Amino acid sequence: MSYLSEPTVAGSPSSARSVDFPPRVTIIDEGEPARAIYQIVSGNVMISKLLPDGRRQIFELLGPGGIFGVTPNGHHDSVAESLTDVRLTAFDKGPAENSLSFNSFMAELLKIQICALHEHAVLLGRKSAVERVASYIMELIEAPSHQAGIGSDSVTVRVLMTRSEIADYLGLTLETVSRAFSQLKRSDIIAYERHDGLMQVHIKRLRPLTGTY
Amino acid sequence: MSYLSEPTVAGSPSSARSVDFPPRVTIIDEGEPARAIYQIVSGNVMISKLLPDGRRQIFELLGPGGIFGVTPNGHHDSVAESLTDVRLTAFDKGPAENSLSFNSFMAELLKIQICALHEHAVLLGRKSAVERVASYIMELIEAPSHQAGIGSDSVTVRVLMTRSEIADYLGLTLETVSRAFSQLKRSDIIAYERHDGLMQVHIKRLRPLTGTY
DNA sequence: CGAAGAATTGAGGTTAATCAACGAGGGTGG
DNA sequence: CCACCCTCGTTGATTAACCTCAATTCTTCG
Repeated sequence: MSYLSEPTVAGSPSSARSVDFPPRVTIIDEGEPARAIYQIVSGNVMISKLLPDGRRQIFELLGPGGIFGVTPNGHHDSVAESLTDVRLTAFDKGPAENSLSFNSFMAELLKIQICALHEHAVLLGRKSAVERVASYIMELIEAPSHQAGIGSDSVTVRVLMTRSEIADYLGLTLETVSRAFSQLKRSDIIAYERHDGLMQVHIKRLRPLTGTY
Repeated sequence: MSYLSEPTVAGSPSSARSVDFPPRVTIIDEGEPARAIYQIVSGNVMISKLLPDGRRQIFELLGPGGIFGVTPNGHHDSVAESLTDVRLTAFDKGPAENSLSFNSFMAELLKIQICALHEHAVLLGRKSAVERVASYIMELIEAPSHQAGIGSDSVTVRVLMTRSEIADYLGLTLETVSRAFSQLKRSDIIAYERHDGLMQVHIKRLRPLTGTY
């Protein structure tokens, strides 16, 4: 869902431009004055926050269509980092937030994000380590960018994040994440060889372990 | 911030009505078809989700101005319960979501909620039990409904939730919450006598314990 | 007064964190 | 080309935090 390609929406803002970033760079830093709102065209972005003592929590993984840089006041409340090569559409803040149609378009996307944040709060507050990792893998599979092989028993996904990043997303330590992966691997629920991120997943066996079903 | 009392917004929907609820009743159940969007006029509402085995996570505490019942698809993804006597403005879904000005108004509120959900994710994923309880108490103090005594060292707040509800909000058990309260009380950071919810808080001593500063 | 719900506190168990060692790539520079 | 280093991942041993189970007290309400 893209604002610019939405033909039914009137009054497209003139101040939209395309921006590219390489993998693993900071796109937005916490505390920065908010100049623009970004929508992802391609690639993946992580949104996180840091505590003063260095603890980090990643709370959103965004793919194509996702928006970030949205803030109620004038300053960004979180960090945005690219995970892959990323292409973004940047909407200048001033024009965008004065456009009723843009705000309306944005409300639609914010609803989806809130829904995901709700689900993630349940994971962080109430799920065990294995349930969290199982939920994470299911999330990768169900991502819109991964339409292949839905319905089949076994699927291949690419894990783009390091153990440490996954840990910061799931509210665990990297060792606990690694142990959960190993445990799922020993149980023949997932399979992988090299550290290239490619992983086979037996969906029907994995889903019951997420705690959600 | 209320939509109806916002004089600059054009085209107010005809289908807004006022609804009242007593304390501790279910306003919206998970899975229900979404018929309306609600904005709180007065009182407090908790938003939560249940896992199939009964685990519960409360992820939002809403006061006057807060909205809920917003969903990207046609069904509610979470439970809304009143904490106090509540007065709501209900906006029928059909007219509301076809109104650009209403959606634009809603985007503003959703931004604020997303910000709160981000903060809560950090709490759930990365904070210790005492830090969570300290953060919870600070949240009560900083709520818009509690403008009294900002700046002074000591403030009185009313804790409306039971230990069990606080636990489900903070991702802990009720015993751990109780122990954290006792610990803060022994350290002369908070003070209370009866179980009526009234509590004195020494803000300057409490704030450093939240982990955020 | 008795009963029911809420809060507190203690003892003991479990999970995940911490501390630590090691191995497997990948890149850099000699 | 190979040696080295650095990051990442895995695994083991131990510790600490929080959960579970249980008993007791406090509070409210019929």
